[in-house]
Amino acid sequence: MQVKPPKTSIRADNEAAILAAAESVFAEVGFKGATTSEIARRADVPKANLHYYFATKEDLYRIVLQRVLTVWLSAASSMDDNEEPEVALSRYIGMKMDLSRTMPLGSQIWASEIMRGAPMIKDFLETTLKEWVSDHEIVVQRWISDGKIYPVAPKALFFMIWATTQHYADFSTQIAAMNGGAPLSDEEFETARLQVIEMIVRSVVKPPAAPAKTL
Amino acid sequence: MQVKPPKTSIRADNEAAILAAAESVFAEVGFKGATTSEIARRADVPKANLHYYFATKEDLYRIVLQRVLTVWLSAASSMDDNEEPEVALSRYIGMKMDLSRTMPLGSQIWASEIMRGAPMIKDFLETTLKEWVSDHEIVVQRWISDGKIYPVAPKALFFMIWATTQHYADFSTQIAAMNGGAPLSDEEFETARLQVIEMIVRSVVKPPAAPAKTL
DNA sequence: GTCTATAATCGGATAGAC
DNA sequence: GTCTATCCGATTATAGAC
Repeated sequence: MQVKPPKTSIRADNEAAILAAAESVFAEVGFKGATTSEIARRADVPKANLHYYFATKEDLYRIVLQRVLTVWLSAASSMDDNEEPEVALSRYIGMKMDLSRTMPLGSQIWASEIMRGAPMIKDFLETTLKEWVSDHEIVVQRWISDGKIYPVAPKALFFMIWATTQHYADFSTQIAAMNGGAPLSDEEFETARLQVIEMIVRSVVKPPAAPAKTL
Repeated sequence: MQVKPPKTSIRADNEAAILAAAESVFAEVGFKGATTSEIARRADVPKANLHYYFATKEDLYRIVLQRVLTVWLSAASSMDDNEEPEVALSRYIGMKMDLSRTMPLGSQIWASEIMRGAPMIKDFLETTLKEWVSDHEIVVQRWISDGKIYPVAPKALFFMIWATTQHYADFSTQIAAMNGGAPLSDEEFETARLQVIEMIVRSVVKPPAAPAKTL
């Protein structure tokens, strides 16, 4: 008994092409704006054929969304609470910037889903995401108590991190327009990545106490 | 000869209702996802009737978009280059936070438009917005030369400001979920507003030189 | 298992009634 | 000037062919 039967090459290829096409269409125009015809066109499969592999547009969307949530979770776990705030924050922010670079479509789909009221991930937001926030608020509070960072509202910090890092994915069109019309090169992105880390870290982490000049 | 003939009350009321409904629908599902039927439904006018007041869906969208751009410009001009960086930045960030609070739909429509590749505001981005950025990069560079702020890439700073402030509009659903399911109250928002200003200012503005303990 | 012809519905827009 | 019946193309989905 084979739990995971090997898919035919045709099926595997078609499903992969459809999922990739779906990701790009959903990222551009959201769930409501997407049409199965456009997805099929980009996947280069006959329009009606798509429904053989994925019964409904909603099924397709759910699968694409699920992958986004999975990726989010992997990044979320990269924030190591046992490190010093500067290290933990730098790693997490850097990881989120990497995600915006390598998987911008996922970020855009997330944004679209939130803007329409998050009908399909409401539960994820209220459970998994909420718990991550609650858990890490405690960490930030401890950093504050230990005098390592300024007294800030933890949520405001998380929102700033999410907003700024995801901006490089969600608003890449606007960023390109500010960059003379071309998307950021690898070098330009790396500079931005370091800048974002540096600014956000400085926004909360106290500088090391300056050694008294005399004593 | 009357340049601006007074609109009948019926026309004025219907147009206003349709525009308000259009704004909310476009904010939720973007241009592509919006349907004239849904807009008409929310405006409480017969579906096909909408087309009497606004010829096409695109016309309606352009008008709504235009208002968003106008508001953006008014906020943009609130950054006074002659002030000290802390004052200028605080005012601009505060103004952007106010906009996110009072006109969240406009922010969401902007985000949607950017995510689909900005077909209708490409020109605005490449001219007006690009010029604002170029002009203000010079200001930030001067602040750096004057030793008032840390050496940061000006664009990275602008993006952080836009991203963080607009996050409170674009991701209000997610923020509400983190807030126990309820949107931020006026008090909670005011706290967030102050936190955002404080963090972003600290991310770039150098603290006043500490007076030497002894000398 | 894979794919296509076609049904059923919804969408944007208009011609013409009031 | 205001509004409605209606057209036509687009869209989702399926029944059934290969």
